[in-house]
Amino acid sequence: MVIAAAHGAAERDLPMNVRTLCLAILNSGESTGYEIRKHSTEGHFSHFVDASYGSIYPALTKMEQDGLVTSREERQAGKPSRKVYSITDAGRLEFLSALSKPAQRDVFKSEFLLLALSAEIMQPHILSQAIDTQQEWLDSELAKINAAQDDIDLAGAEWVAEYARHCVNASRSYIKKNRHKLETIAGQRLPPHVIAAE
Amino acid sequence: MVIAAAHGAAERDLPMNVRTLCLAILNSGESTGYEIRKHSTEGHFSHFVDASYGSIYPALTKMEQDGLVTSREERQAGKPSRKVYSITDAGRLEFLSALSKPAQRDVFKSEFLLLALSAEIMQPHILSQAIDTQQEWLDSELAKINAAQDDIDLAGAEWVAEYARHCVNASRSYIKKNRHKLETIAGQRLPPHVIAAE
DNA sequence: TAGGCCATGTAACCGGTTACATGATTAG
DNA sequence: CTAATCATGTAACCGGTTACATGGCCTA
Repeated sequence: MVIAAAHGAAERDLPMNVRTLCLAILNSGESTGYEIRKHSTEGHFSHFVDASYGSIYPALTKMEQDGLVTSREERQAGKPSRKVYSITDAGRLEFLSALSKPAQRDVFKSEFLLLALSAEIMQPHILSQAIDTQQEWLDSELAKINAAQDDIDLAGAEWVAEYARHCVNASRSYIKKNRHKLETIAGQRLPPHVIAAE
Repeated sequence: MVIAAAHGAAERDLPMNVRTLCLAILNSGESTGYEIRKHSTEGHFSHFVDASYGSIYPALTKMEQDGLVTSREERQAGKPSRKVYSITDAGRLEFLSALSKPAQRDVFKSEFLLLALSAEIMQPHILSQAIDTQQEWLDSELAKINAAQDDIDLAGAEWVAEYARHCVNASRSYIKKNRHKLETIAGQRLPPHVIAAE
């Protein structure tokens, strides 16, 4: 027995998918598919879901049919025309309802931590290199956060940026202070073939 | 023109997939499919890739064919038999090679941050509730990290646990100290329909 | 003149998940 | 008596990605 499937489609959807991401971005201002993808891989919206052209463009088309967004074509001299999308009241409401249902837990995935966990079978120089790379990457993230400030029209942006800064810094300082402990562990239990090859 | 596809399958695979996850877990000791899934959703290996039965069991079967793992059946009184997998030298080597190639960047996805970013359109009580939930969840994560200590036979485990503790604490303390700023923002720009409904 | 950026869009693919089948034992 | 836990495994599905098609402009 079906209980509730009254208002159109997209009712059983998980809160966070490409649709919601698009709504979130459009809620902060007009945008094109191209720009949405940029926002979602770099910048302020890169910590919500991954999205590539192959998912964004179809999602926008679908949402326009559903009345959640509208679009207008903008011709540009010398560049391809852009299709600028805006969120509608219905879209804003849908977005709000997605935000209001119980959120999924944060996801944190790190290959670097797997490396660290398995340090004992790693060759020391490879581990050290990986730590260097991780450090550099964290530095660049920090730079990105600082740079991206103020270019978005949402009151929560500053709070989020500060949060990100805090977390990245914590990670950074821990690695800096404790990398030597990890490096001590490296190579203590190399697999036989690797030893033979050295 | 195909350049390099010489040595069997699984050559173009991304470093982190279910296969590598299984190898990582088996590298720290024998295990069954059932246990691998537990490790990968809770405990020490929950920050690398997601994996469910539907991906783990086929992966193990395939890896046994490829000689990366071996299995032995263990009958138990009163419980279903378990198929205990062990990693082989070939498996250890494959794992090491996966670890040695350039790692993918860490992934951090947070619905909570999207909420925070969009605080201005949220009803204050819903936002506050979401913050409470997030706090509770972080507390439980911390408890989990502290509890799970010492039950894994890898030298890197302690380092990783301490790292996790650091990061979660940073996140926790920031939210605690600054939640009131977010809560001030909430509701400043409610969508029209929501206002009408109140 | 090669490569990168702008810009939209589609089709094939794929690595996973969900849901199911099966069944005994133990804890509430 | 019910629900959870142990334990293995399969098939259908799906939300995304990758790669491609297209093409003009700008920079090194």
